[in-house]
Amino acid sequence: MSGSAVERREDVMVLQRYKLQIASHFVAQTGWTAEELANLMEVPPDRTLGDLALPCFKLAKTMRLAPPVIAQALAQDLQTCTIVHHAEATGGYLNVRLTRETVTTDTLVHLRSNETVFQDARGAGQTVAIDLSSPNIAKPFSMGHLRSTVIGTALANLFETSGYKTVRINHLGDWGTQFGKIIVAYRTYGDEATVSANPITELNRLYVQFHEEANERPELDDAARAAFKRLEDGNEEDLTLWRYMIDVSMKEFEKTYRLLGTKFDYNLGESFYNDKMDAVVDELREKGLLEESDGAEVVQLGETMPPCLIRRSDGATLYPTRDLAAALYRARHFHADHLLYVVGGEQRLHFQQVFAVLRKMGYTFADACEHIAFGLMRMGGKKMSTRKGQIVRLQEVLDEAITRARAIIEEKNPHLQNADAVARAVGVGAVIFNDLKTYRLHDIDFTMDTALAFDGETGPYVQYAHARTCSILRKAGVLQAGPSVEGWVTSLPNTHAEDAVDDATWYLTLTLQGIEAIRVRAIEERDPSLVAKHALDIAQAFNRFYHDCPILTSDGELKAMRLALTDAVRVALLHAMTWLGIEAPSEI
RNA sequence: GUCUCAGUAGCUCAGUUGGAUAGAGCAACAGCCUUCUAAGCUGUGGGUCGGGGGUUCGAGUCCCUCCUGAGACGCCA
Repeated sequence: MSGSAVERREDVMVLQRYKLQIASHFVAQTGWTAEELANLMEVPPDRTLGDLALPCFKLAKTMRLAPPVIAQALAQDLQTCTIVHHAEATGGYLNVRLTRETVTTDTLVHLRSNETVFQDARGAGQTVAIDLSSPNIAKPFSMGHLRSTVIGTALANLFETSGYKTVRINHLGDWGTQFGKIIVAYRTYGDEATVSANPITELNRLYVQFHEEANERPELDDAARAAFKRLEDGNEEDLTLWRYMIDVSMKEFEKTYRLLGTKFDYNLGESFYNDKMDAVVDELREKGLLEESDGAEVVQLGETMPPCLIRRSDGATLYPTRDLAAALYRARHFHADHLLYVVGGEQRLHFQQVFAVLRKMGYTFADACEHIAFGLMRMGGKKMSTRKGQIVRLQEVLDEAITRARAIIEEKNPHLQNADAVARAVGVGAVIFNDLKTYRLHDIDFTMDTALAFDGETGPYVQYAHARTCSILRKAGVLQAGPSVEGWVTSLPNTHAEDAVDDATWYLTLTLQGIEAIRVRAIEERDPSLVAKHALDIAQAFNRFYHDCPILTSDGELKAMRLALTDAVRVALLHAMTWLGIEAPSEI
């Protein structure tokens, strides 16, 4: 497949072994170490050139020979290498074709061993606290919050594959001046009956209306600030209204989370830190970091950053104050070694300031804090804004996705068992995958038809490929449930029959074994989109293999090899989808 | 204005430490279901990698500069 990981030249772990093995033949002649040579090696842009290549330009400098001459000479060194089928010089490149049968068998055995492919122990003993989702109380759960939810969940899942303990924290927006605004709006033009009939919609409408009116009457903003101050001071009447808002919001959020399959270890809203902020302010003062400025209290951060506001001139706390308290709590209470904040990129400066303040306070864990930023979800090129009422509700999108998936099942697979459950898995999977496949930092311009596409590079495409593997294995009588080692087809071919490994089989094998490196890289770069893209590559390579190579009607060792490969695909896709938080039905 | 991020096919996007002729998907068009699920496969067309300099054997990738877009920039979160 031309878009496969093979052509993307991923540095894959099984291939790394082969690189080293090949490179070891060149050490004597070049004077370079095998590691240095292996690092130079790459996958040729055009697969017809070979499976691996060594560009000889850098060698030319130390060997003082022309690159084509070096390539020619090195080709001779590979005559005795068992994993090399053919080697030839093309210009300054040495192109190597691997022995397909040997490598395919090796790869299947390696994947089946499952020692490091789908899990490892790099993070054993370490805890990573992840701040994710964090929707705002009294506002609809929008497509914008989906990003934080699915990226955070995927990262948590991936970290766990490396043995990290994760703490998933939903940092709910349940505190702040916005509640002053809603309280003022509710008291001014709200109506209890209307609100209780449709709480979030109505509360959000009040919020939008407040902003419209505050443009004309700025004194409303003062009233809102005063209302929030009353809340902070413990006014029981306002607190009752506030608790009501949390209650109705959480009920609606939980419905969405159930659909998405999102789980948290803790729902800790910003208000949770109310009684922990005085200590932070005191500590800042004791450490001599707090300064008065225009009636407010701030921490100066030098030339490169604006000061961080700690307390408003009326004494009320601010967002940074709560995040400081939260960070200290996470470091102390959860013993977090890494603190990840999956929050939109527009808050970059805010987190830089909070981390800088922690550093000035002398906390070394400040260096373990990371803002995992992501791009905006836009609509029609414009930023979604709750205040302007310009948002897409996630629930609407999910409902539409499920409806469309159900219609397609009705059309293509009318006798499917559990059709409703599968429609949910596919519809929701499409929405989640669409979000995760895009590079984190890129903005997404939301359109319903793109988010709900079921063809091409989509979640359903991957789910479909997975269901196909299950279907074949089921018919062969070897399908096992789950991603366990026991699930693997046990009989691997042990002969190296010529032409057993055709192009489709070979490219599938190469793509498949890349999943190990992708998983590790996705964790290192905190980028789930790598996994999503690689799942597409595997699915694509498998679909080609499926088309070109009959499996059930083949015989003997060829059939065994194809079944083993099919099962390896099944397990790899199942893992990848599980990491991404997407269901993998065995039949769709 | 300052800072940050981005600019690759009509649209949405891939392109690891600089490597060979820049790739997918969607949309369009043309093929493939008596054969393991056609949510699939194959093929065709489609490009000054925003512009211009520079670094070097080699730049979509690194540096500088300009243009464009988005975001942030003290009492919202």
